[in-house]
Amino acid sequence: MSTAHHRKKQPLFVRQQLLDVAARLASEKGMTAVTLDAVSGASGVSKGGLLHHFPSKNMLLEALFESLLARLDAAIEEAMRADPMPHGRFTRGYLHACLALRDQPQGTKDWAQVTMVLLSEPQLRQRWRDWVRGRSEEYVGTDSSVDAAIVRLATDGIWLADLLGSHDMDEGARERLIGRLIELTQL
Amino acid sequence: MSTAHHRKKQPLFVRQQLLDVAARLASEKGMTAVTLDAVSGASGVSKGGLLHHFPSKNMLLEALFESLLARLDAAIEEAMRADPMPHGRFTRGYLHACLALRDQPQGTKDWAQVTMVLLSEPQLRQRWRDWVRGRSEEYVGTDSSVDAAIVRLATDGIWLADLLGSHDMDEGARERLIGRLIELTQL
DNA sequence: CATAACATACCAGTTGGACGGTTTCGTCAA
DNA sequence: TTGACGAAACCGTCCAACTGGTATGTTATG
Repeated sequence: MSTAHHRKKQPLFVRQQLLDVAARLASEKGMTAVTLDAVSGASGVSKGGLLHHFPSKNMLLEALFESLLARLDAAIEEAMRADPMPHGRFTRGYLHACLALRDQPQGTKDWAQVTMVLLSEPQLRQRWRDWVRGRSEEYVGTDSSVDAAIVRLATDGIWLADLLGSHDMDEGARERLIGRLIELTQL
Repeated sequence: MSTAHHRKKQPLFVRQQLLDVAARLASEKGMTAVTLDAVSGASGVSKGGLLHHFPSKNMLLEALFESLLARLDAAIEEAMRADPMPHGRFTRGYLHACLALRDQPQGTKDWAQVTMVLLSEPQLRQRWRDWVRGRSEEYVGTDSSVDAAIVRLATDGIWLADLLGSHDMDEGARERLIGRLIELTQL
């Protein structure tokens, strides 16, 4: 009835925007703030439109998590392409990808927080386990050393500390730490 | 009217039970499942009773988080008492406390998951930062080395991996890792 | 008997989601 | 080139269940 229908249709754009808004809400106000009304309202899309793209709230969350995993995969793959040494390559890719996602200027700091929030949902945790398992099987030939496991563990620790703002350390110490971690992947 | 009022009054027990139920709900079904109705229902206490102990939902969550921090503090302090060497004592205490909380048989595996869920709420994240800051100031004399920071970071990584079930490694590798971490705190 | 420890009843707002409508778009026959 | 047509991309409304919270009880306990 109103002019609302008359705007151009851009399904992919709208879909992405819905995911972005959901991510922003999750990182800024926590899981309890991610409601269908809030998401649809903040993105200028009706709830009907939202439920057209994502048939249920769970589907929305899963899609959001999936997009984050895809972004992580892409970042890892990019880092791995620039790495000539096969041994420990995936672990270095994982490390660099996590660090890069933090250092991106435009609010991709949200990325970590959204991941955190989503990981707190038990249903999505299984998806994460599957991802890790799949990766560790995929790179069992080059990245199954104890040291590599330690580096990946430490990467998670850095990721967690970054997002919580705890364990603040100066850049010098950070540089030395990262250098040491990379060294460990090469042993 | 019913016999509900006739049962014995045991405020501390009821209060603790409410916290336990909230923790269980959070770890099993995520933050969105922690509602006043769900908590009061699952603990056999009326919603009025719940709101008598915790005047608001936020107060309940804060109290829950506070109790977790208290438990962590206690575990650290206990570990530190058994440690004769001052240098790096807090960091070792932190490491041992996190490991001990994991190895406790009765569902204290929940502990990590609840912490995770609570940490995903932005309001409580600040409380965590304060805790870390307070601790790092308190032990600036004995635990401010770069290596100590690294160990605490790695501890967080282990904690995260344990709770997510990712990065699974055998006991041998784990033992070696922990040994190395302890060694680092002593340098 | 005063107060803390509960319970019961109720409320206004919000929740996820079902539903039926309207508009645009790709496509394919004429 | 057109234009009909089905599907996809939206919109707006309604609803039952649930949400956090209030107000007012009732009972046990010091």
